[in-house]
Amino acid sequence: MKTIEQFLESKNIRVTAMRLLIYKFLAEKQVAVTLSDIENAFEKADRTTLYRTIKTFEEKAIVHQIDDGTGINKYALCEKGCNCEIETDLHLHFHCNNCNETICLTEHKIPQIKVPDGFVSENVNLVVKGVCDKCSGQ
Amino acid sequence: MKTIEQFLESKNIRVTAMRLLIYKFLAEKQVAVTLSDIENAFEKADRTTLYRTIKTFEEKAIVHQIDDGTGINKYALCEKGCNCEIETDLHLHFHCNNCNETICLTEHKIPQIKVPDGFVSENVNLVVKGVCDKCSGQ
DNA sequence: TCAATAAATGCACTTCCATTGCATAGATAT
DNA sequence: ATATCTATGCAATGGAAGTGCATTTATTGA
Repeated sequence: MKTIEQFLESKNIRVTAMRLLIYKFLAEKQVAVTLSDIENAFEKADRTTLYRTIKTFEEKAIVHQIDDGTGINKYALCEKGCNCEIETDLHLHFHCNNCNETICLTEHKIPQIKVPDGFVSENVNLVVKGVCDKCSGQ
Repeated sequence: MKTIEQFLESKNIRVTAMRLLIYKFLAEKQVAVTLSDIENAFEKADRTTLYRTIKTFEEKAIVHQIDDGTGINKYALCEKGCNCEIETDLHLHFHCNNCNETICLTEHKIPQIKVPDGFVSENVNLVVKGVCDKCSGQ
């Protein structure tokens, strides 16, 4: 069982207080968050720091960016089952039109998509929109 | 064979010179375009007019908006095979990482996506990214 | 035909988010 | 201890979406 510090170091991310806080924040969230969400959670911190921290996490492949069609970038920690570096490992995201939350459905793999001759597929972005379990239960 | 004027009228869109020009511009494009693309094509026209024209076309279901993950909205004319009003008629889009163009693959339908219990799927957005036929041929 | 009405267009803003440059603080290594 | 590199904070920029209002253009009906 690694500590977060050890985990970050193993990914070549230098450990700072801010980065630990942001990591923990992401870890306890069950949904993808926007930069503003993080900003609101850490009002003392500068927006740029948060932005660059997320970008660092993204580069080091411990966070993936999600484009759920709201026009605002969202981010989520990569889980055990999620290997963002590996392009064939693509899961889908669910965006709730009611609560506006976006959830990684890590266990749901994206089916193989055929493209016409001459086209080379490198990446697939799949977002399902609708009503999430929490909202549909109301 | 309808004229464009007749077609627009049949969709309850009032015909204006500007709208005809924008329609023709979209029609001759084989790829999805951004508002800026349209802006550059019609430098004399105001951006707001172009924006609202596109929105009108979208409401009247002769144009569909595409979110290809670049963060910029793109638009394309609905073709014969494309019935955007019908939610089950979802085709996929291909975004070329090389030339940055986005193409509607109208004939490629999106497979049925299963979501977990409690989730209600209303809409699906699928974008495949890679290299398009033109760029891969180089 | 002309006035009254409604829709389309143009201009000026605003807002929101992403991103960058630069100066400073803090950590690392020699 | 100091030189060096990285992280952080502040300020500013830029791009795109969207809105309010005045004006022009088109439509309708008397």
